[in-house]
Amino acid sequence: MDEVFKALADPSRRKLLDELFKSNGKTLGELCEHLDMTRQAVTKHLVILEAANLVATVWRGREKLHYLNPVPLQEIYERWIGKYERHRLRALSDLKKGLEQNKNKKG
Amino acid sequence: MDEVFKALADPSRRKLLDELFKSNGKTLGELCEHLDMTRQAVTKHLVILEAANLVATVWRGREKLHYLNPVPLQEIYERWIGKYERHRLRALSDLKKGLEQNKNKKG
DNA sequence: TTGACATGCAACCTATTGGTTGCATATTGT
DNA sequence: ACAATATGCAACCAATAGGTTGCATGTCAA
Repeated sequence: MDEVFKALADPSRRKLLDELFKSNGKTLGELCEHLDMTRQAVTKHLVILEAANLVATVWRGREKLHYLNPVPLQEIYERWIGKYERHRLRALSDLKKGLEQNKNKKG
Repeated sequence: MDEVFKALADPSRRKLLDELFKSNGKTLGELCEHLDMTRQAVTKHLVILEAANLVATVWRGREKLHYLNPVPLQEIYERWIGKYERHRLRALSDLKKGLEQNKNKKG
């Protein structure tokens, strides 16, 4: 869970996921083409994405193919984002109430 | 968008959001009670959450009340997580296909 | 077999992050 | 008015993150 959030925090890593979304099963070399950094830097990002289980890899000869795994994103939504969303309207009404309460205390 | 992801990357900040989820409108002092760090550290986290628009604040006298704003989380889901989720099954089937393809190439 | 290709591993550097301490400011209650 | 309370601001510090360069390893193709 923690690793997934951390993996998503970096824009380059999100871009990598976007690349894989566009065309799954890319090699490291192919993924490098779209990022303005060295191959080694991209490798590091991919390692983090793998650790978060957001990317699965398969060796084919000397090439490493990268596949997007959206399951952890689903879990983030269900366990975390959904939790707040469900009460979105209530939270906003609380905020409004708080603002009015403040107004009253002041005035 | 970027700021939201960054804000969510830290476990202490997620814990703060959890606190506000449990009971909205807490003061800084109240939020500090549950975190094992100095008040100033908590303030820094809250500043980041505010910058990401995940927390809205209201002054009531000398107290600062903090309110959870789940809207950016909704946006993350819609613009980003949902994008992958929608094609979750397809992506998994691609992964499977990739594995089989590899198996064939090897054998 | 051998050279080119695709990737891995490790040391290193700099910027950022998460935390601290110390002091300043503003509000409250007596 | 004044002491206590609630918070802000800034300097500082250690750990981590994101990037680099250099070299090693393993696979393909002629």
